[in-house]
Amino acid sequence: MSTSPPKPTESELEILRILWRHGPSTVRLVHEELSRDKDAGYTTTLKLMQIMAAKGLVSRDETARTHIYQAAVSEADTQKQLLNRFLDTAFGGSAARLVMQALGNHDASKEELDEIRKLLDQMEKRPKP
Amino acid sequence: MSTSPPKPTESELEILRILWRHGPSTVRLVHEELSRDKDAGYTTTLKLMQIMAAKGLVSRDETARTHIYQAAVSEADTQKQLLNRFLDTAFGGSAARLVMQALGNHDASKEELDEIRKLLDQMEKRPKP
DNA sequence: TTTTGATTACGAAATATTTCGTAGATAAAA
DNA sequence: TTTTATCTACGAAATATTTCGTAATCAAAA
Repeated sequence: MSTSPPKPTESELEILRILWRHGPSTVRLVHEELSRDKDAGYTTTLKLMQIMAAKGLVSRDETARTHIYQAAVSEADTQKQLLNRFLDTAFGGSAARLVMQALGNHDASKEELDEIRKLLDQMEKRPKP
Repeated sequence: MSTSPPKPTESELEILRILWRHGPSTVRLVHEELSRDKDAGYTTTLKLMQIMAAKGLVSRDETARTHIYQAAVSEADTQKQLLNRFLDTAFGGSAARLVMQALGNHDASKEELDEIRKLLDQMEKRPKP
């Protein structure tokens, strides 16, 4: 296969998150979602999405005049890639320390905690495939 | 107090990690540590550290000709700040999902897993104030 | 003393990222 | 048909980040 798309920048990631949540979308929709938090012009969003298309982070259907964009990278893969990098630069590679920091700083529901326990159990039973 | 130092960039974070690990250090030492992974010139490291001093990320002792730099932000606080941001942009704020992704991708020792279990138990007993 | 080596200061180039204005095309409304 | 609104393309400005060369200074070595 050809080279995989590069790491998304922070702005690009915001757009990816919207595409993951909404599925194939127009620039207009993405821009309106984005506008909830940020305030930038429409053409700024457009340009970013065009750049993302050039990088291979998104694909687009140009059949109709109004193009439809969709994520070309999976949420899980991207999160994995970003997490690995973040883990190295911010936590020196220690997943346990990151996990503890994350759990310590945020309230998690009982359900979430149980889910995590279940995962811990599974990991001990069948360590990494 | 005055405004707190801004979020460190990725390069700055690499330097902070060295300072956290080694304590007060010269530019020379930091640069040599940095050179294990990267290859950039000495003055590049120097300039970065000067910028960090201007931003308040590090402080320095200028008594001697060779200045001694030390981190002016704590490891825990910085990790917390970066994690919160990362959590929002990459995981939409779901700590549980991040934790699961982190645990899923990395081998953790039994000791680490037990530590995390202990933490989960504590969290349920006395939920975050 | 003179030379050599290491250091800081600093400006500026190189690169990466984000933002926006303008032009041209198409479709919808009047 | 004419006007108005919406869209894409694209260049370029604005900003942020990283890199480096050069000059000045000081201290140690010769």
